[in-house]
Amino acid sequence: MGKRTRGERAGLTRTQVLDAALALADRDGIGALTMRRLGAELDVEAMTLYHYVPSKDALLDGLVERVFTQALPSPDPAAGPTDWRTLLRSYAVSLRAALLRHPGVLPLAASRPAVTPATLDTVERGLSALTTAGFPLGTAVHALNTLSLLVLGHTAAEAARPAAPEGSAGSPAWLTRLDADRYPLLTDAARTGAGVDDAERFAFAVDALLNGFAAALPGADSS
Amino acid sequence: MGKRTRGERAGLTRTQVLDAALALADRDGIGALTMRRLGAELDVEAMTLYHYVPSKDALLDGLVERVFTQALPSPDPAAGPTDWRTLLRSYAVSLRAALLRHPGVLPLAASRPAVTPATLDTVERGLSALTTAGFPLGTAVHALNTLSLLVLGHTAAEAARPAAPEGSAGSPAWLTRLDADRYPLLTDAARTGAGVDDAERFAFAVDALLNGFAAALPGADSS
DNA sequence: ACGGTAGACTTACGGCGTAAGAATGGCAAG
DNA sequence: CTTGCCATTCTTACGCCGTAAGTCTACCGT
Repeated sequence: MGKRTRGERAGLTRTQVLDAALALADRDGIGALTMRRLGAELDVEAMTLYHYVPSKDALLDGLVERVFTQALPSPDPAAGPTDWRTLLRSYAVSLRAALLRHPGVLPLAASRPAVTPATLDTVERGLSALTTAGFPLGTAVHALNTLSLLVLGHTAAEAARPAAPEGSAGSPAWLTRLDADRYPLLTDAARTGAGVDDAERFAFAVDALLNGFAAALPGADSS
Repeated sequence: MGKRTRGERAGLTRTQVLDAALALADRDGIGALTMRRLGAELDVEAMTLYHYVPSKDALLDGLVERVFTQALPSPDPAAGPTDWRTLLRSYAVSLRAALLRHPGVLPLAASRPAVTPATLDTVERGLSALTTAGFPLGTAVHALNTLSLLVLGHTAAEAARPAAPEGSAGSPAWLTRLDADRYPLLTDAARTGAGVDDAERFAFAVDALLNGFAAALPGADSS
C-alpha cells in the first residue's frame, strides 16, 4: 500500500529506518531483516537505506543500541539513594524484559560491545550505589559487568529455546527419553519439572549473584 | 595441493567435515565459513558436503556440539567425591577455555540449546555433587544452568571485544574521553584501569556466583 | 560379467550486500 | 524567472551465498 509514484520523496530519517528494522526483525525474525525487504517496508529501494546507514552491520549496531537505550529509560531522579540490591535487581529485571521484547537482536547483542552513551548514566548510577555501600571501585565495576553478562546469557538462552521446533532434539521431548540408570538425577529433575519456569530461574540466578556480591563486601554485613 | 583428478574418491566423513569447518572458522572467522570455501578446503565441491550434513545450519549445530564435547572431556573417574565448589569452578574454567579456543562458534552457542548427549555426564555429575552437599534438586538444576549461562555470556563478551577494530567506538579509546563531571566514577575506574583483566574478571564472577549458591544452601554453613 | 548404489560432480536459481553512477527535484543565488 | 548545486533516490550490475535437481562414475556383491 502507499506506493509512491516516481519522483516522490520519502523523507526518511535514520530513526525511522532503525524503527522499521527493529519491527521487521521482531515480526519475521532476524534472518528476514534484509536491506531489500527493509526497503520494501519503507517504500524505498534497498540502496536508499545506505544514505542513513553506512552498512548493514552499522544498522545492526544501531539496533542493539536502540534496545539497550529503551531498556534503561530513566534513573528516576526523584528517588533517593536506593539500596544497591534493589537497584541492581531492577536493572537486571528491566534489561531482561527489554531484551525479551526484541528477541531478534539478542544474538547480536551477544557479539557487540553495546556500550552506548545512553547506558553510561545507568552504569554510573550503579557504581555510585555500590561504592556508597562500601564496595571498592574495582569490585563494583566487576559486579556490574558480571550482572550484565549473566542477564545477557540467561535471556539469550530463554529466547533461543522456543525457536527450536525441529532441530536436533525437541525441547520438551529430549528430557523424557534418557537413560534413568545412567542419569538418575536428571531424569528425576525432568519428571518433577524442576526448574522449568524461566522467570523463576532468572530470579534465582540474579539473587544468587547479588548474594555473592554481598559476600565480597569488606564488611561482613549485607544490608 | 593434492587436487584429485576426476573420478577419484575423497572418502570424507562427517567428522572430517566438522573438523575442517571448525579449523576454517577459527582461522578466518565465522563469516568465512562457507560451503564453497569449506569444500575447497577438502578438495571437494560444495554440494558434496551435503552428503555428510543435511544443511549448513546443521553443520553449525555440529560445531557447537563439538566444542562443548571437547570442553568437558572426562569426569576423571579416579577422583573421589569432589567438593562442589571445586567441581563447579573447574567446570566453568574448562568451559571458558574451550570456548575461547574457538571464538567463532561462540555467537552460535549463544543461540542454540547445545544440550548434547555428551554433556549429560557432566551435568549429572554436577547435580550429584550439589545434591550430596545438601542442595535441593531444583536448586541444583538452577545453579548449574545459571553457571553455564554466566560462563557463556562472559566468554562471549571477552571474545567480542578484540574484534571491534573500527566499530562505532574503539574499545580502548571510548573510555578515555568521557565527561569527568558527569561520570566521575567511570572516569576514575577507567584511569585506574579497574577491572580490565579478563581472567580476573571471570574468576570474580564465578566466585561471586558460587558464594551466592552457598548462601542458598538450606543449612547456613558454606563449606 | 553386471546391475545397484552411494558418493561425487554439474548446472542453475533466487536472494544477498553493496559499488558505481544516473536521474530527480527542492532551493539559493543571480 | 532562470540557473546551477546538491541531497536524495533509483537503476544496474557484480560477485557471493545456500541449495534443489539431475547426472555421472567407480566400486561391490552376486
